[in-house]
Amino acid sequence: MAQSWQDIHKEALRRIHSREWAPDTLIPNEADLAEEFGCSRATVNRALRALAEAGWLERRRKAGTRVARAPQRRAQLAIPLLREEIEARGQRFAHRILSRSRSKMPSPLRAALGLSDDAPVERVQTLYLADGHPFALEDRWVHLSAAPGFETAELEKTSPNEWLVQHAPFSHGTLDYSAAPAGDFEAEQLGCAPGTALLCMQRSTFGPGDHAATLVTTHFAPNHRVRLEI
Amino acid sequence: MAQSWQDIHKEALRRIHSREWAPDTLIPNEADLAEEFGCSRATVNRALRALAEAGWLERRRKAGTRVARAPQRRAQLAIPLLREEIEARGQRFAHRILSRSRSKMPSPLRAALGLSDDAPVERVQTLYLADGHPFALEDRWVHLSAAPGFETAELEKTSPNEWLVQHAPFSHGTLDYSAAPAGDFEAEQLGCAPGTALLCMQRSTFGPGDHAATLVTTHFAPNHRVRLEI
DNA sequence: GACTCAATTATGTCTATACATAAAGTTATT
DNA sequence: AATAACTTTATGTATAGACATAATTGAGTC
Repeated sequence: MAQSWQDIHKEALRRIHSREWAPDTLIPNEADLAEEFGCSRATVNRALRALAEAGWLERRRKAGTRVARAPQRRAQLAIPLLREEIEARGQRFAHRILSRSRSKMPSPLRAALGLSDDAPVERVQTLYLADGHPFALEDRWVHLSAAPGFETAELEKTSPNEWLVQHAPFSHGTLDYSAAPAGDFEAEQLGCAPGTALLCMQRSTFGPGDHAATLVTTHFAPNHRVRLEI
Repeated sequence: MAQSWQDIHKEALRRIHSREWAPDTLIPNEADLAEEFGCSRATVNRALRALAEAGWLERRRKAGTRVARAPQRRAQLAIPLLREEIEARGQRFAHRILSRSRSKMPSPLRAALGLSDDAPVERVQTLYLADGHPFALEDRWVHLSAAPGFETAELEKTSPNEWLVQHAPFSHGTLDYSAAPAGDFEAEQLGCAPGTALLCMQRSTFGPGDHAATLVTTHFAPNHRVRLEI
């Protein structure tokens, strides 16, 4: 026999695609499959677990394993580090700090992050350039107690985007994409007409202890696309 | 002792967050960690493998395991089934077929999917409604040999979106998001002014054998957002 | 029928052991 | 020096066996 878990993974996926194992029906249990494939139960387990993580199967103790009704495929997006995104296109990366201040955060934003009134917050606006052309405009609020050292960081050398990834790894957060018309400021900085449809990304990240780290709004230059792999 | 792989997973993540294990440095090997935690190497392996899959660690045979320099966090998007997205908001789902024809596919699109000239293709335009209000406008091209039975499917009952998920599960594809101004047709159907910034999703899916299944362009009503979890 | 409690069962996980494999390091050969 | 061949090493994977755990099933009771 000599089966590897990847062989079993492949064969199981084939049966799902060919509807030999139909959606919403139970498949044989691990012990039976192990016997059929001539391998140990652990090997079958490894293969089926991978399929469950990918959304093809649903598994529950005692209840058994069934093919997902509508396979909840998950698209994956590698979180964009702007420098890498630009350099991957073979373009030259650069950034320009437009403003940096310890200003007061508007209440609605503060509430969204669950920050108290007196939480020390710094705001940084940055323009990112690809081959000298505007690529994205970033408006970032950083909660200073979650990112010690940020206040004195030399952001002209290391962009805020990179500084934070390297110094304040976060554990979870959300990413929202929407479309928005360019305001006067965005139009001026990105070099487009006011009202142009721009892809807008809003991202909030939290550190280990559920305390907010940053809130970022990024407007991309016109015609930008985000690609997710399925 | 009595460690489970989840305990080790948690402890390793703590060391990464606390920089006890610094970015871009090697961590002890599995055998040593197994001894430290008082468990078997397989258990350590399970924990470290999970961390590697999540992007925190990079592992290579013989070279060992190192903490990722810039943890490539991956955001996950549960692929949107429009009905579920609308009903999850507590709104009533409905759809209206606007047009359906076996028209010829423009060459640029056909080339993008790698389809031959005479490949049988059907085009369906659908408007999706939430509580009677326009929610999204879908323009879909379906490669008929990849979706047998689609031609005769009663799309008034089951929306194209759902029909295809249930009858032609795909194995991989891409998802592109961008911002686009509403054209006259989109404006009319979605009930907004021409030129309004709309979030636009373009999705191509492929079946098991690399042959294209569908190409979908969806314009969402104004102010729509897509949320990804990190 | 409605409820409680125990028996059953499929998945989840841990262990010890073994061998496979990739890649780095070392030595021998040209 | 460059190259080839061997050794070493850390991860990758397979196995049999055991026990843990969640959830269904069914028996017994009210």
